Amino acid sequence: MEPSTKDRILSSWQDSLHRHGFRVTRPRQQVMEIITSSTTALTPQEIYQKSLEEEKFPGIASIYRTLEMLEKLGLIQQIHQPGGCHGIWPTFEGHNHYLICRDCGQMKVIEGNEDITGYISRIEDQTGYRVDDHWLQFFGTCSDCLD
Amino acid sequence: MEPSTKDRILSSWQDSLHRHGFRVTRPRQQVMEIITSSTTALTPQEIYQKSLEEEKFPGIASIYRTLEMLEKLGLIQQIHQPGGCHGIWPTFEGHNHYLICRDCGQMKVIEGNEDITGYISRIEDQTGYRVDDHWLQFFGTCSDCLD
DNA sequence: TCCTTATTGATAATAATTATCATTATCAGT
DNA sequence: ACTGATAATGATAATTATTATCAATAAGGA
Ligand SMILES: [Zn+2]
Ligand SMILES: [Zn+2]
Ligand SMILES: [Zn+2]
Ligand SMILES: [Zn+2]
Repeated sequence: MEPSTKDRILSSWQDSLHRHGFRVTRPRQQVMEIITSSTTALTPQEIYQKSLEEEKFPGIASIYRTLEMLEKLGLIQQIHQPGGCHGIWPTFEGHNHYLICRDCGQMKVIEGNEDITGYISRIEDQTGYRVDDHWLQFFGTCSDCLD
Repeated sequence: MEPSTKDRILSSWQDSLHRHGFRVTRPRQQVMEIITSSTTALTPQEIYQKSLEEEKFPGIASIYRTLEMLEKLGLIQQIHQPGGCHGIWPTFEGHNHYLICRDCGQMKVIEGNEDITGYISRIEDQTGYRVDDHWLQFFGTCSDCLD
């Protein structure tokens, strides 16, 4: 039985915690488990609500502390969306784009390998700005919600 | 003396309020003036702080109420950025992209006329999603901050 | 297993947003 | 221009989200 994608992420996150001298505690494991199990970007409050379903659950302060730590380690990021802003989502290698279902919030990560260098240099010429990063997010309806 | 872009926006906003049966009051005018004068996307609190510089200023509740109304009318929108999320920015005709200076927050609106339909249909094929909208935002340094 | 101390939970403090309601001021109709 | 109906305001209370505090707990190296 080979490890799932989620298990691989979780164990790499634990490694990262250890490497940086952070202890792997139960509350932290619970938060990491919830984040990596979710198909939608969750708010701190949503993560807390989900944790309440478990026999023993973290205090709300530990949720925030864990999220702060994970973000500093670069393991998670904030995803922005129309309406309910600021959902938590794992960070993956490289430059990515995001696809979000308006109905259920389900997210997909898309490798950002499109070539928009031409568009960017045109923008730089027009505006005098130097562009060093971009966000590209798509909104629509997922296959589950299309039916 | 012909009207400036800002004046044109302001008068179209007032028309919209009248058309929808909203009264054009002093607090609302102050908020609209601050939003249309700004080169950066402002938070409700920032708008309130700016309003304090005026002789007579709106209560904080009126700031929030005015923003809610303007958003419902489709005259403003929330712009998201890394770090301090949720700035207010006027909505313009058509589909636009945004260019934001990391240092000073100065924003530029870019007409979203580049063609990414090919990219979008590839995404739809890969994921089964139906894509109906996207956000494209560029981050970098403006010419003022480059020096 | 023991010890050090990072981390937690509980709770207080702060900050942001929304709700309440008596008073004020817009503006349609004279 | 004046008047009246009522939408909107300001002041403030209530709610919600986030951060800070600190004694008690538990992770993990020795
Ligand atoms: Zn956002
Ligand atoms: Zn969906
Ligand atoms: Zn990209
Ligand atoms: Zn700048």
